[in-house]
Amino acid sequence: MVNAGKRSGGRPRAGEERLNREAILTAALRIVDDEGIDALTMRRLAATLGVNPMSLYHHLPNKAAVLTGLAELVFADLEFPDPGDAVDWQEQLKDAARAYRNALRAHPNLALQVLSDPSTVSAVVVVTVEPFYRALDRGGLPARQIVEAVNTLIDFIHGFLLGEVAVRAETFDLAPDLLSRVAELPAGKAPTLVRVVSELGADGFAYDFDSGFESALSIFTAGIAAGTTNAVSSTGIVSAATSVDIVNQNDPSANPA
Amino acid sequence: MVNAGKRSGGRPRAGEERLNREAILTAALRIVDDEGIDALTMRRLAATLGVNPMSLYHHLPNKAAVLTGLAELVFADLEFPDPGDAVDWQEQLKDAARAYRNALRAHPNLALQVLSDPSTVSAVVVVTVEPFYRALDRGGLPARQIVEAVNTLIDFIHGFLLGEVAVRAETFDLAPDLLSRVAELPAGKAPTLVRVVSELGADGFAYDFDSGFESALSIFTAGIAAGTTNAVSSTGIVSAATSVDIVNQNDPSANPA
DNA sequence: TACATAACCATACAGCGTATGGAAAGGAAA
DNA sequence: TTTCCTTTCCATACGCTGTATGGTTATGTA
Repeated sequence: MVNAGKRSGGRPRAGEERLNREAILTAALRIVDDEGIDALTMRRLAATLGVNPMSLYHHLPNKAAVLTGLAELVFADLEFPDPGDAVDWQEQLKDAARAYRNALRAHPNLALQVLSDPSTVSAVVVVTVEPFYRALDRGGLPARQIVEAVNTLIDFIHGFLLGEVAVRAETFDLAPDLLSRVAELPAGKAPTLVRVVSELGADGFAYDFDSGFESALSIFTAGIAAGTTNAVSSTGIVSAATSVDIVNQNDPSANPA
Repeated sequence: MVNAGKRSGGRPRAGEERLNREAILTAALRIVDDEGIDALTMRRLAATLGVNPMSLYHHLPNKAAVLTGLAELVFADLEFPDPGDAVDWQEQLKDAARAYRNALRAHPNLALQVLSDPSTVSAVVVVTVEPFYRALDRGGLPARQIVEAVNTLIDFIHGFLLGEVAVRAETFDLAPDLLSRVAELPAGKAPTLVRVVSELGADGFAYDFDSGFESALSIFTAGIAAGTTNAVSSTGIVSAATSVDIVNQNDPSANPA
């Protein structure tokens, strides 16, 4: 009766171990990607691995460790293509921002988890910001301004993604929602907002994440360049030369889901 | 035996109703403020109201409604002081940003909830952005650029707050965590980051939320002003005059908890 | 006076994370 | 070879969650 083909307990034979940290995290990532973060429960995870829920706790101390482990897994071997010195430092900065945004979008169901846990964020940021630093260093900014500019840009990307992934996850239609809310506003409460919206029309106001992101990047590079001008106060040319490309973002061409 | 002082069921007498939506939300807000969002459970909420858990469901359809109700409650009658035309439009924009940040910080335990629910965010944003629009309108920006700039600034504030409230809530010490992570980086993996950090030293790198926020605002105003210059291409003075104040942020003076 | 409705309570269910403890195989030491 | 600790798994169980269901009683309206 005992050991009849299928064992029910005890240590597995050498080489027959069914679990390890990586296998668990891989399975967890699959669940999160496929069905969302709420679908990830210890019981569900164990079931997909064909294992008792409590077995997981021999490889990871608790569920929180699974979640931070997932963030590590996703960002561990993230590589940014170095655009080199071929392009403008401002374009290099924009590329870093685009790459960071895309990295966070690769697993949208995990994004909120990553963004709301400070320990996870700092881990992700550290392995990720070098391209930002390199671009700004090339731009000639002093150390303190580099840090401030990078923090600002990273924070913006986090906030942007917060909206982007949340909206996508719930297939929430932002533009009509905003428009109807604006329409319901008490008269005279927000005259400028109302006027701007009516000036643009519903179509003009419709939100496109890609072009919104690009507009933001232009504001950043212009702002950072302007700061450089005044701080260094000797290379005024930089600002003047680089704030040109800020106008090129008026046509919304890309379209996300 | 029946109705002996304390009744155990049935509809209460007129004027003796113990619950209504507002009372529930007020109690819920108190719990969230005092003990954090995780402490808010339907049972706990009912207990503080001296009521059976199921009674809550006569006033709010489910727990999610309690949470979005809380966000409404907090932002419903939020008023921004209008700085009027006394100050610079850039200073006016900064004031709007500071006020928005403070409004979200007033209930830090609620911030993550607010920021991660798109429906809640759009409700909050609509009743909140008028000062931003007004400032940029005074700055002479065309409608489309106003929308883009406001979106960018709001997204930044959201991302900034995500870090700020998370770090505060967990009394997580960000600076040493980042420093140790940088120290543990494989040699040569992030040379610029390492160099910048060592140039600033641990003290210089230490993160202060207030001065970080102000630095960011300066980058924004400079970037927006630069954009205006090129777009309007007739009032170049604006950009030149206003990018002066970007250097004034080098002394960290404010100190948060 | 009848009746639908509203406001409360009691019970119960499925699901959650995980503490506790037991069984069996592996590896090291005797 | 025997002993014994350690590792990896399983079974059970506890306290917690949100909420479905349905009962009881007072209210407002017809």
